[in-house]
Amino acid sequence: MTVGSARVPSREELRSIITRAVADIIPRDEFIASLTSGRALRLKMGFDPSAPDLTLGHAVGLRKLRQLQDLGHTIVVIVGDWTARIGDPSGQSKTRRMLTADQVKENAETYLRQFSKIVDRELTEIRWQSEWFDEFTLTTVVNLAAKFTVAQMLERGDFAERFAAGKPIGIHELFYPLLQAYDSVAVKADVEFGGTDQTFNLLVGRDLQPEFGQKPQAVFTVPLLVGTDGVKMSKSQGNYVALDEPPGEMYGKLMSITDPLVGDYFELLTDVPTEDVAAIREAVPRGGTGARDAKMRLAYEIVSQFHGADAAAEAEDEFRRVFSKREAPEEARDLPVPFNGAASVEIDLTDALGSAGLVPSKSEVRRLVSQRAVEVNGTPVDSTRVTVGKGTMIRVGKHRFVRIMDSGGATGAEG
RNA sequence: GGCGGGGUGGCAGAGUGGACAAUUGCAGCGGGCUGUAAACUCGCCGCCUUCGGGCUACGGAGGUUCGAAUCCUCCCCCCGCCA
Repeated sequence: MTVGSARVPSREELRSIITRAVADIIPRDEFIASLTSGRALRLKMGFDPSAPDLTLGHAVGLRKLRQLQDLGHTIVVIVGDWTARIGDPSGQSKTRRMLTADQVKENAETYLRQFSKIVDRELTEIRWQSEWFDEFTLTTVVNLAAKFTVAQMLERGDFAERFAAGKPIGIHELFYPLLQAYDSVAVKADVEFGGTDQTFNLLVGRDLQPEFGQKPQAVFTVPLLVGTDGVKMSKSQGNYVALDEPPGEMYGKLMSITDPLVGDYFELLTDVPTEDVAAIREAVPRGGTGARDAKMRLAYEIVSQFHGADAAAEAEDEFRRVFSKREAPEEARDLPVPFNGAASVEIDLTDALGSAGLVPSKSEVRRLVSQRAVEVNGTPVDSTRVTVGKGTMIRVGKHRFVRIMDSGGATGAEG
C-alpha cells in the first residue's frame, strides 16, 4: 500500500515514542534507526475478534500506533479471523473454546468501529488472515510447523506452566503463535505491536520472517493496563472500561479506580506531560482531595478523548451532583406508567423496576426494599406498592435513578 | 486399548440418603466510614409469592426409597497414568 516516506520525529517526539507507554522494544537500536530513516514503516498489530468490547487496555497500544501513524507510517491491522477461532492461549490457564466463523465476522466489525475511535481507519491497511490462510493446504501447514520445535513452544511461560501442572494443551493452541507469526510474513511487517503478554508470539514472528527471506520485524510491547480494581483486567471481572461506554459511565468508572493505578493510567492513556504525571504520582498516595482531584483530571482527560471536551465537562458536573453532593441527576431515565388521566397512581415496584431494567428480578426488588435502599422522592419506602405522580423520582441504591413519566393509557409496567 | 480420578449455584470449592436453596472463599448487591479509592465493618446474595409458602436446581435419562446432590443402571463430557 505505502512505500512512501514518513516524517522523522523530533528529539522530543522520539523520546515520547520510545519511553512513554512502552514495555520493551526489541531490538531497540534497530527500531530507532528505522524510525529516523525517513522510510514509512509497516506497523503490524493483530487482534482477535473474539471479544466484542475494546477497552482502555487496547487503547494503550492503539494510541502508540496513532502516534506513529501521525508521522506517516502505515498501520497494518490484521483481523485474526483464523486465530480467533483457536483462541489465544496467552495468559490462559486453560484451553479456550473455539468460535464460529460467523461470530468472528460480527465481532470484527464491532472491533474496527471502536478501533477507529483512536486510529485513523482511512489510513490503515486492514487485512484478514483468511486472505492467506484460506489458501493453506496441509502441506503448507506442515511445512510451517516444521520450522519450530516443541521445546521452542514450551519456552513460553503459560505453556510451560500448564505442561508442568499436567493441564491440557491443545495441539491447535501450539498453532496460534505460528499463525500469528506467519501474518508478519504475509504483510511484510517491519514492527509488530502488542501487550507484554504477546511478547512470545511477537518474537515467533521475528524468528519466522528470515525463513521466508524477510528482514525480521522489531517487536514493540506496551504495558498491560491493570483493571480498575487493581487486579488483572478481564471481562469476567467486569473491571474494565470499554471504549464504547457513554461519557457518564466512563467518567464514573475512572473515578473509582484504585489509587495506585492513577499514575499508570495517566501515563498510558493521556498526553498529560510526564512532569505532571510525576507530580501526580507523588500526590496521590498522600490521599484526600488531592487524590480525588487527580482522578477527576484523569477522568476528564480520558472522557474528552473519546467523547469530546463538552461531554467530559458535563460528566464532571453530573458526577459532582450525584456523587459528591448525592443529589438526583440532571437527567434520569424515564419510567413510563399509565396514569389514565389521574394525578397520581399506585404502582408495584417489583414490576416497575424490573421492566425498567434497573433491577434484575422481583426478588431483588423485594430485597432492596427491605434493606431500605429504594427511595421515592427522597424517602425510603417500606412497601413495594407506592403511590407516584408524574415526575416522581425513584432512586435505587446510591446512584440508580428513574423518573416516572405518564405513558397515557393502559400500556406500561403496571397491570 | 487398559487402569484410575472427576462433572455442585457467576467462579473456586465443601457436602456422600433426611435438619440442603446446599458450609466456605472470591465476585456481586445494599448500608456505614470516605475521596463513588483502598482498608475496615454490618446485612443481603436461585426464582415466584396474597409472606403461609410454592417452584426449579447439584452433567443427562431412568430406577431404588416415605425421602437422593448423596445409592443403583445406562448415557454424555473432562482429566491423569500406562500402552
